[in-house]
Order: sequence, then structure tokens, then C-alpha cells
Amino acid sequence: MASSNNKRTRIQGINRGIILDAALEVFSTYGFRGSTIDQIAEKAGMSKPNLLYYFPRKEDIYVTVLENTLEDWLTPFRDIDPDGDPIEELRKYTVHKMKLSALRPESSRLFANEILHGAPAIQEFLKTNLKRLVDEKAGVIKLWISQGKLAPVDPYHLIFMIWATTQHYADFDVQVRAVLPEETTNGDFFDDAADSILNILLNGIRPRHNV
Amino acid sequence: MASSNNKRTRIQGINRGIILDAALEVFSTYGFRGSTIDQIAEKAGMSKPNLLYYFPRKEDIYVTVLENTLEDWLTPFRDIDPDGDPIEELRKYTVHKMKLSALRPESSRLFANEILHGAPAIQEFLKTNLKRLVDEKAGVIKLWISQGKLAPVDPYHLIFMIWATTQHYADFDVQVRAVLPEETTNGDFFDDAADSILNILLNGIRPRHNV
DNA sequence: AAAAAACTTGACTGAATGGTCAAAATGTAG
DNA sequence: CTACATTTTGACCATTCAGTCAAGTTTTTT
Repeated sequence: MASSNNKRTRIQGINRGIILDAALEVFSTYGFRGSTIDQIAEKAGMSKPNLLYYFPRKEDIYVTVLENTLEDWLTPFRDIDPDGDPIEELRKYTVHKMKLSALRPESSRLFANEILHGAPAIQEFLKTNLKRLVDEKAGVIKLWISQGKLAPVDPYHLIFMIWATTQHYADFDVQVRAVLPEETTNGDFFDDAADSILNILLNGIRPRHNV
Repeated sequence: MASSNNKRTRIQGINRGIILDAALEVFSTYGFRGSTIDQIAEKAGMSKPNLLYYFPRKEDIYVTVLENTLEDWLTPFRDIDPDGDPIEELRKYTVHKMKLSALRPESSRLFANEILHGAPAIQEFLKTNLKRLVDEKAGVIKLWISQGKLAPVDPYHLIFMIWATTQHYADFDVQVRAVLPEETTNGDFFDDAADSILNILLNGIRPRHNV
């Protein structure tokens, strides 16, 4: 389990980490309103007032967990390298995001839930930080297109398509598993999924020399 | 507003419809736990006990609304025609789903929320009805591929990709609008989005005669 | 136009839950 | 080892909210 600390004492560092790990699990499963402080406290192995000693309000826990997840989610996007080979960079990014969906579905779900309900806690972040970053990467994609290294596609919608598809496997996991043939949901299922969608996606954006 | 009725008296038909319309709005915005019966009753313009006269428990309202939405969501999928042109059929389906995302984002969000939280109310439906339907359509796509009318792609993941991408525009609307350049989120925004993703998707699955 | 059936609601109730508080327990610094 | 700061918790409080109930109002039936 990932932990995060940054504050004062030794005990505070430990306990904040424990609380945030527990909170991620609970919030991502039941949503903000659907989760109770008692639930988180129990999962964290401490009393409710003790938990409230570290995070005075339920919302404080939620916002902190959310901020932590946001970083996981953005790092691979930042890593898209303008100087790399376009197809290879987008392949790497997609694979990375699929890995995250497999490894940390809770983060993805927490985030999805927040957006789904209108992003009350992070709307500002979306409009400033995220927008800035997306604009930047859209610019990179546009450049690649103008260099003939990518088919002429809308960069923003391409980005959305990658986000939507990769996160689908974390957020809609229950549905995916309910629908997919039994034998395909084992072991390297996420790798297979990544291959399949890359097969479609990359052929969809490869420069079109024919016709 | 869409209404549904099927029960006894005239008044019951009317009021159940009003309640379900109100409930869809409330549930899709705040989720099941986040919504209160009072909220729904107020939006429906009646007292809480009156509402409970029609639907004895909160869950009854929720399940009914969910069942209704499920149909909207499946109809265009059923309509994919095995005898049509594959590219054209999948184009039509994708456009149809994008239209639904634009017109009835609440339905999409209600559904997304349900799945996100583990589909407590419709897991059985997913494993039986939905699975059956998806298997059938996957079979159609496989046939198309074997006839050389489509590139060899995994039919299940292709379906997921279309679902994920189209629903993204309803479910993640806040994020999409926060990130997209101001001038592109007006008027025929959803049409533009549909064009963009079809541009990528259809080229990704068109039979590959070159190389 | 009665009588019966269907509908509506104000006033409750009980359980769940976010948050407080004061006192006890534990850890830490000198 | 002692004084001080930090951490921990049982008991509590106030609010919210799903659901009840009994008494009234309206609609339908005859």
C-alpha cells in the first residue's frame, strides 16, 4: 500500500499514511457520501475521534486522498516525450495507463466518481493545471501531425479516447468481467486488453500513405 | 422528459412518471446514497409520504429508474445489423451512442455510477442479459472479420472501446469542458467529437490491404 | 349524491452519522 | 525520573434522513 506523509512527528507521519490508505479504499468503493468515518477508522484500526484528530473533517481526508491520486494519474501523461517517436510514445502512454488501471483501480474509481458528480472538489484544478497540461500535449500531437508522423486527427479527442478506454477497464471492471468470456479474464487479461485496443488505436492514427 | 407508466390507475400512471423523472435527475447527480427522498419529492412537487405511497422504499425508485435507463442504452446496440455494411453499422452505432450522451447524460451517469460502485443492483442483469447480447454482437463482428470486411481486432475490446469513448462525453462532461478550448465546446460540439473519434476508430478497424 | 376506494400529508420515530469534549494513556525531552 | 506535549478514546450531542401512521381530501363507482 502506498503511503504519504509530510507533516510533523513520527507518529503523525505513520498514522496519516494509514488513514489515507484506508480512506482510498473506502471512498473509491462507496463514494464520498456513501462512506462513513467509522468505516475508515475501522479499516485504519483506530477510533473515530483519533482519526478526526489527524483530519478534523471528513472532507479533509477526501481532498487529501484525491490530491494524492491526481499525481499518479498525471505523471505518465507528463512523460509523453515530444522528441520521441509519436506512435511509440502514445503506445507507451497507453500501456502505462492500462497498467495503472490494473494496479490501482481504486485511484481511478475515486477520480471517476469525483468527476461524475461534477468535480466539486477539483473543478479549479481541472480548469487550470490539467487544462494547461492537456493544451501542451495537444500541441505536441499537432506538431507530430504537421510533420506527417501521425494521421490528421483531433488531438484533444485522441487524448480523451485514450483516457476513456484505459480507465474503462478500472472503472467499469465489474461490467467488463461480467461480459467477457470466462476464460479471458484471467492472468494477463490486462495485457491482452492493452494489445487489443492498441491494435485499433495505433492503426487509427498511423499516417495514411495509401488511398 | 421521458415518462414511464404501466400500473393501475390514471393518477398512478402520471405520478409514477413524475417521480421517476425527478429521481433520474437527482440520483444521476448525487448517486444513490447522496440523494434523499425529500429531494426527489420536492423536485416531483409532492410530499415525501406521498412519494413513498408509490414507491415504498428508496431502493424501489432507484431500481425502477435504472431498469428504464438500461433499455435506452441497449436499444441501439441491439440494432446493429449483421447484414449491413460493417463500417457503416459501427459508424451508425457510435453516432447513435454519442447522440444519447448529448441528449441524456443523466442516464449515462446513473448507469456509470451504478457500475462504478460494483453494480449492486444490476450485477445479475450484466451477467445474463447483457452478456448474452454482447456475445451475440461479438459473434457478428467475428464473422465480419472472417469475411475480410474488418481488420482482425478483438470484438469484445472493440465494443468496450466504443462504449468507453462515447460514454466518456456524458460521464466526464465536466472534465471534457474544463479541458477543451473554450470555442470548441459550443453548438455542434458533440457532432465534432463524434467525427473525431470515428476518424480514429474506423481507420483503426478498416480492413488493411496495404503492407 | 352517497359510499367506497384511492390519494395526500403533517407530525412523528428510530437509526445512522459527523463531529465534540474532557479525561486518560502514551511518548518524549531534559 | 519528572514534567510537558502528543496521542487516544468512551461517552455524548445535534442533525439528517428513511420510513410510519392516522387523519384528512379527492376521485371513482354505483
